[in-house]
This record gives sequence, structure tokens and C-alpha cells, in this order.
Amino acid sequence: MKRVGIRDVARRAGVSMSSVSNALNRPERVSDDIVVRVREAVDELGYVPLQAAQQLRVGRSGLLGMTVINITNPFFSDLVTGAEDAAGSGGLRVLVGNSDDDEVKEREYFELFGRVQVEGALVSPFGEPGERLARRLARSIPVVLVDRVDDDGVLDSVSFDDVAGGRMAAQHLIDLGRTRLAFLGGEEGVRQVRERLAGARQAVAATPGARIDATFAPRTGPGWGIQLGEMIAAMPADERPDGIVTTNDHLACGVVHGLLRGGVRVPDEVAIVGYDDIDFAAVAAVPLTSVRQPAREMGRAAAERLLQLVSGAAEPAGVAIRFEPELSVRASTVGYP
Amino acid sequence: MKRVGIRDVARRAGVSMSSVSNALNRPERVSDDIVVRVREAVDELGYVPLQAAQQLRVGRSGLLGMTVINITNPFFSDLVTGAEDAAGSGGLRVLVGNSDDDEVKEREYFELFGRVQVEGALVSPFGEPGERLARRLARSIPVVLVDRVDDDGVLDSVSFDDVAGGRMAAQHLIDLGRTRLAFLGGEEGVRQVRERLAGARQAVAATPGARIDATFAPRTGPGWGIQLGEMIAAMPADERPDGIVTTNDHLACGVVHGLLRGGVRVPDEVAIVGYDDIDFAAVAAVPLTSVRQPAREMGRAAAERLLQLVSGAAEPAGVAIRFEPELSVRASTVGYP
DNA sequence: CATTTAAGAGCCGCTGCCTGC
DNA sequence: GGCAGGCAGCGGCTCTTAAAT
Repeated sequence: MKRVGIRDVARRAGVSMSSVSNALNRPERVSDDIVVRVREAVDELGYVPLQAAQQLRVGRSGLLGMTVINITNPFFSDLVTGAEDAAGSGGLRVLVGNSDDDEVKEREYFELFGRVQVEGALVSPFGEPGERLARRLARSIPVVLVDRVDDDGVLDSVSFDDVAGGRMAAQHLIDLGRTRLAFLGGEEGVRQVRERLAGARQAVAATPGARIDATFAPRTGPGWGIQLGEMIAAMPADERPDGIVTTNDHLACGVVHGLLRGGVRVPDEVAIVGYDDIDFAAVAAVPLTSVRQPAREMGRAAAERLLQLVSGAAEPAGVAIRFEPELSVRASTVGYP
Repeated sequence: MKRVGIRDVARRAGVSMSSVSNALNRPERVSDDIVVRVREAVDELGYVPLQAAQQLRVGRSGLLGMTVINITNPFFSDLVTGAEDAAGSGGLRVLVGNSDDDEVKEREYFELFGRVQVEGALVSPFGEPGERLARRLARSIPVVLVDRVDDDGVLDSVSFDDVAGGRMAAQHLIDLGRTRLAFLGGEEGVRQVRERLAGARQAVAATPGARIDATFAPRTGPGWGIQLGEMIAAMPADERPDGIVTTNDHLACGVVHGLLRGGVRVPDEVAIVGYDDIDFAAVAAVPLTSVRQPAREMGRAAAERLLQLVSGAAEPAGVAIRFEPELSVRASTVGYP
């Protein structure tokens, strides 16, 4: 079965190819009669213009690129959803690449972005190499960093104050009288992880007698969380932390389960704070207190900024849109009322 | 900044355009010397071939299309992940469309698939119109239905025995002595929902004295689950069901929470069975017994079959690959050991 | 003269300028 | 002057032709 092209439509409607193109893209330039006939022919033939040809001719793909660290983490899927919403209202679609904690994959996606000529990119790099790549990418197309600020103040960004978030989480535990803290994070190479830890350390440092030990899991997810939780539950009670700060709920939901399963009472013996405040946090084994990141709004804000850059309505200016943390307090730290 | 094209590479390497193309795509057709020089020029210039131009000439996009009902449900993101894995090893990428329980969106994605010339499509339609569209799409490109079998036996499919799954869930509750069952589902228009209900009804019908009432939520997600759970908890104890069958864990995780919050003991007063066995099921407020669907494997199997069709290694033959349900039994039905 | 290797031209489908009625 | 149509070209790939060994 051959593809129906603009030629076929033209023949069927009894007009020229250019008139078909005009009728479809700029109907005001062409008589109503032709518009009608072309519409009919299009419907009858089921003509759909070929994106590749349009793009080649016009030089625009109508696509934004976006990379995220781990799409199975609901935080990131919400981030993407927000970006898609905003891009959609600007008439663009989003090509999502899941870098999956792997810088090779990340680079491959950047290359793909070049191949398909995305008009701009939303990048949430996870390590140093990613940052360099992002900066290089930014030489050819507009780039907005997501969930991360650019230290050099060159790239625009939509981010979150992770140091404050980490501090807030630890401070909350300290305020509840916990002093032997543990920090459970995803890969240490991920900047967000390091910043949250740095924040937590600040709170601990300001509190005489408090301390914090960090452990990093190779990946996040409920399964990894369970392991970490059981590991902590297995510690002798006097060495065991009495408060846990985690880098995300994706992990923390599992940790709570692991603790309970190991016979540890939450929050009585160990209180725990999650991060991101994903939907599942509220329904965890013990509902999770969590540092709220408004994922959807962040995704939306980033895409909106990027749309401005792409359309030329704004110039890249190292604008850093920053969201401030809030704490959703639930039973995992304060218990049930 | 102008794009660097194949011309620029040719000039830089001191060879013709065709030699560049050959060196890149069929190195054996060209002398080693040229391959090396072209490689160098490509690296120095940072040349990346333009997908649109290749596609226009060659007629292949290297893309598979895939539609899913609700990407925020971890079951579907796992399905997608599996498909991406398999497609990747076949050298293809997956363009994912989240139809979001909306048939207009679904149609838009199908049109997009035409515009970008996807070479095949994985479709998980959710209603009658979707099925028709899928069949139409299948006239122009290979299509494999996912999570759904084709009644007419025309389209290939990778699916799951949802009637058996629903029956298994209800039977499990009945075996535990529960007779006043409730069925909580997503939209009734979704076929999977209806089949699971039909299966549950079969089990109930075979059991004198048992009954089941169905309630449908407009969407799934922990939030909706909480509402349903609280609603049930608010019922007078003698009207309240003693067993609940749900259509997915995405919803069920919330239901458990809602029940507990409403002061209902799980599973003592109300036992509940989820569906999908997503990662979060094991760490729910009360770990969820769930009908396990191997999402990743299903996605992988579907993509592998589609790759065969796309490459011409196989003909569409209404092949129905069917996965059988297994029950992951956890505390939400049998309590803690 | 046969055979390998490189250069050249045209085309894929569509748009947008420009001409002509 | 408003409106329809002809034509070139976007950037690669591939077939054909030409040259060199």
C-alpha cells in the first residue's frame, strides 16, 4: 500500500500541489472553494502530511527534548507530565529520554536530539559529565536545566533548593529529639543527592551531640529501600539510628516497610523523612513525612521558560527559577494523632 | 550557527559526499584510508546526520509507536520499559503516547504515528473506538495489541488472561471465607476492567451465598483509592464488604490506606486483592496480595513480536501470546504470619 | 580489459517564493 | 490585485557513470 502524498491529494482535488499546501497551512491565502475541495480530498484519501519532509523543508521539528534520571520514579514521571502539558499548549511535543543513571545513555539521547533537530531541551543531568554535555548542547539550541541550578549562572534553570530541603528534613527530626541520624540516598554521583546530604549535615552540625551517617544505594526503588530498611532494623538497638533522612520517596516507601518487617516501630524507634512527596508517600506502610517538590509545576515552569527561549520571546540569561521546600508532615515522624 | 552537513564533512576530509555516506553506513565499500579521514572530520566538526533527511530518502524512521492508557500507573511504565528494551536491541526507538483514558488523544497519537512514519505500533486500546482505530492502523503498518487480545483473531497480541485473573482474585477471597465482595475498578469502558469483573463474577456465581458489587472510579491512582477506601470504611459494619477485588494496585494502595484510616482492620474486617503486582504493592500500608502481571516481560514480548513483523521475518497471523495470572499472596488477605 | 573505488546527479515529500493570469 | 500554479531546494542516500589500477 503506497503512502498518499500531497500529489495524490492535488490530483484528486483537481488543483496544484502548492494549493493543497496553502489550503492546509494558510487557508486565508486561497479561495474558500479550494479549501473545501482540498479538505474533502484529504478526508477521502486519509492524507497525513509527512513530518520528515515538512521538517526538512522548514527546518523545525516541533519537538523538545527532555532527559530524566529515572523514569520509573514517580517524581520524574510527574516532572515529564508537567513539561508535556506546557509544551502541548505551545504546540510542541516532548521527546523523553530516560538516562537511567547512565551517562552513556545520556550522551546518546543528546545525539538523538541533534539528529531529530529538537528545538530546545530540558535536561536534568546527574553528574559532572552531564553538565558539560548540557553546556555543549546549549551552544546550538536553547537549554533549560531541570531540578538543578547552573553554577556558572549561564544556563537557565528551574530547580529546587535541595540544600534547604535536606536541612529541613534533618532539622525536623532534630526538633523531634532525634540525634543519631542516618542518610539514605541514591548514587552519590548525583548532585541532588549530595546537596540534600550537605543540607542535612548543616542541620546536624548546628546541633551539639547530633551526628549523621550516609549510605548510598546503587539505585532507588521500593525493592532497594526494603533492603536498606532491613539492614538498619538488623542493627543492635543502641547503634541503630533514631532518625532517617532519605533522598526520595521512591526509596523511602521501601525503607519504611523494611523497618517494620524487621520489627522496628516507626516512628517510635526510628522516624523517617522522605523526599519528593509523590502520591504513594501518603499511602506508605506508615504515611511518609516528605519534603515536597512540586514536580508537575516544576516541569511546567521549565517547559514554559524553554518555550520562551525557543520562540525568541526571551534570551537565555541564566535565569534560575527556584522552588522552595515545604514539609508534608505525616505519621512517619510524628506518629498518628 | 549553521548546521554542519555531509558537504562540510566531505570538504574537510577531502572526499566526495557519497564517500562520506558510504564510510559512515557501509565502510566495507570504501577504502580504509577514507574511512579514517571521514571519521576524523566527523569528530572534528561534530557532524550528526539529520534523521529527517535520511528518513525522507530511505523511507524508514527507525521508530515504533506505542500507546498506553495511563503512564503514571507503574504497571504501564514497566510495560513501556520492557518494550523499549526489546526495541532497542533491534535498533529501534519507541515513541510513547499516553492516551490518558481519552480517545481523542488516542486518535491524535495514531495520526502522529502516521506523520512520523513509525514502522510498527504497540497499541493498548481501552475502548471500542480504540479497537477500530487499531484495526485501521494495521492496514498500513504492523500492529501488535498489548494487554488485550483481538476478538476477531486478526491482529497479533500479547495479553493477559484477565478473566482468569479476576476469578483468581475473587476465589482467593472466597477461599478465605469472604462472601460479601466489592469490586473497585477504573473506568468501566476499559475492557480489562470489564473482564476482570466478569472473572470475579464467575467465582462468585459458583459460590452459594456470595455476592459482589461493583464501583467504578473515573481514574485510578492512590488519591482516588483513598476516597474509595474511606467510603467503604464509612459504611455500617453489617453492610460493608468483607473482601475487595480491585483492578489495579495503583488504586488498591490507596484503598488500603483509606480503609485503615477509616478504622477498618485489614485483612481482619476487610481483605483486599490488588492487580498488577507493581513494586509498590509489597510496601503498601498492608502489603498487598496481588494478581501478578509480568509487565516488563509482556512489553518485551510484544516488541519482539512487532520487530519480527516489521522486519518481515514473520507475517501477521493473529498470534495471541497469552500470559497466565499468578497470585502474589501477602498480608492484605492472609494477615501477618 | 576487468575490477575496484570515487565522484556526480537526482530523488524522497513538502513548502514558499515568484510569476502569470 | 487577488489567487492559482511552477519550480527550486531542504540534507542526506544511492544508483550511475567515470576513472584509476
